[in-house]
Amino acid sequence: MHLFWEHGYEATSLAMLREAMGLTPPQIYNAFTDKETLFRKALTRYHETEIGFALDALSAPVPTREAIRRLLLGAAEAYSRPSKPGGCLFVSGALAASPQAQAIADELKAYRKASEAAIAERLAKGRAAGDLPEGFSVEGFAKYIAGVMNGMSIQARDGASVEELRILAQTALAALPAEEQKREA
Amino acid sequence: MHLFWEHGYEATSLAMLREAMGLTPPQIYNAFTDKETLFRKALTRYHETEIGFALDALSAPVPTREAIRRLLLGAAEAYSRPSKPGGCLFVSGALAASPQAQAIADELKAYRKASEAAIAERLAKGRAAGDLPEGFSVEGFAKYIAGVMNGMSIQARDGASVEELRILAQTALAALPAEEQKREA
DNA sequence: CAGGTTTCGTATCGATCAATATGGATAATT
DNA sequence: AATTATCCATATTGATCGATACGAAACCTG
Repeated sequence: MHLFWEHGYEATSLAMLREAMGLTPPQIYNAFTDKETLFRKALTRYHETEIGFALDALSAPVPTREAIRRLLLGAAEAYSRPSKPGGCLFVSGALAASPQAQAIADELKAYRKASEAAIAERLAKGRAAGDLPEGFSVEGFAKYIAGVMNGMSIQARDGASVEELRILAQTALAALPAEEQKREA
Repeated sequence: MHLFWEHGYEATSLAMLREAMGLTPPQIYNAFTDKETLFRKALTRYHETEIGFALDALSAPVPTREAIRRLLLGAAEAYSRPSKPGGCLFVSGALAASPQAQAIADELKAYRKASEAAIAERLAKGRAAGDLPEGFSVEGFAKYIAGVMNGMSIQARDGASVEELRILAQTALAALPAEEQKREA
């Protein structure tokens, strides 16, 4: 998973995986069928072990703005762990791919779209609860938040520290309408 | 250039380039030395022909907030031209690379860093001119703006339309301190 | 303890990569 | 017009890709 995370799907060779796992080629193919299946296994593992902060943030019983704040700050921390490759596997895994790997690129795109949809769902819940003003565009802000997270992933890959990403996250938060909207009315 | 933009450095094979340019292998090597040199030529060409909006926005004699607004809206348009690959070549070219292509990945990272530095320079000029409040962090906001643009590049690659990117850009703009700061004082 | 079977590592497969050598066609010169 | 020189497309090179076939070693059974 770390190799795919660091180098992406296509640039990670079986020789690298073999050495990292200490396995012989037949052992790999017995265990994972082929490279594509192995990558998909790495994707689900990544989703289960590294992305918990997002589900936690979006499902926590807190006001909408606080949920988004936790989401962005969680990403700042998750994308810059010193012991892990920088950024997000869903972004780094196959942003650009050869025609043969289009299926992999599409799958990663689906993961990213699902993340955006989850954000939109949380924002919609917030609007229903009155956390957000009238003219608030759920889809527009979801695309903004997802975009900021993708951008943080690239900044992390370029060496941004957790403090720098936290500042970025808090700056991005300023674009959200103020929390007091409900009380002001 | 379009092939590298679409598929990235490593996933673009010489066979694809050969067919696209209608050249035979020796013609390519006579003209461009090798694949890496060809890619670097594509990078400079991209910089000269596709990224003008950024230099224009940052050098225009307008208030700081307007300059950033032009930068983000220019990116929204440049990243989603229907006749071009989505996003920015500096992001898609080699976000994740094999160890052999590390030099290429580093060069693209340098381009991204240079973009961020150009934004920081413009913000510093704005602070000197009084466009921005006292506690304003030039580096922090530059990293935010650069991150948002990188995120827009990924959203564009995932199919976002120019309208959606424009909304994202305007949302991102809301995080900037208000322009009236100077007059209020 | 011997025979048969299963398992597992090495060596290799065809395909494709980036890059180049070679042979034929064209053009220039005598 | 004959010959030489130049150029250029095809065919090929070594290396590496993902994936697999073969041979040896270990283990269980009789």
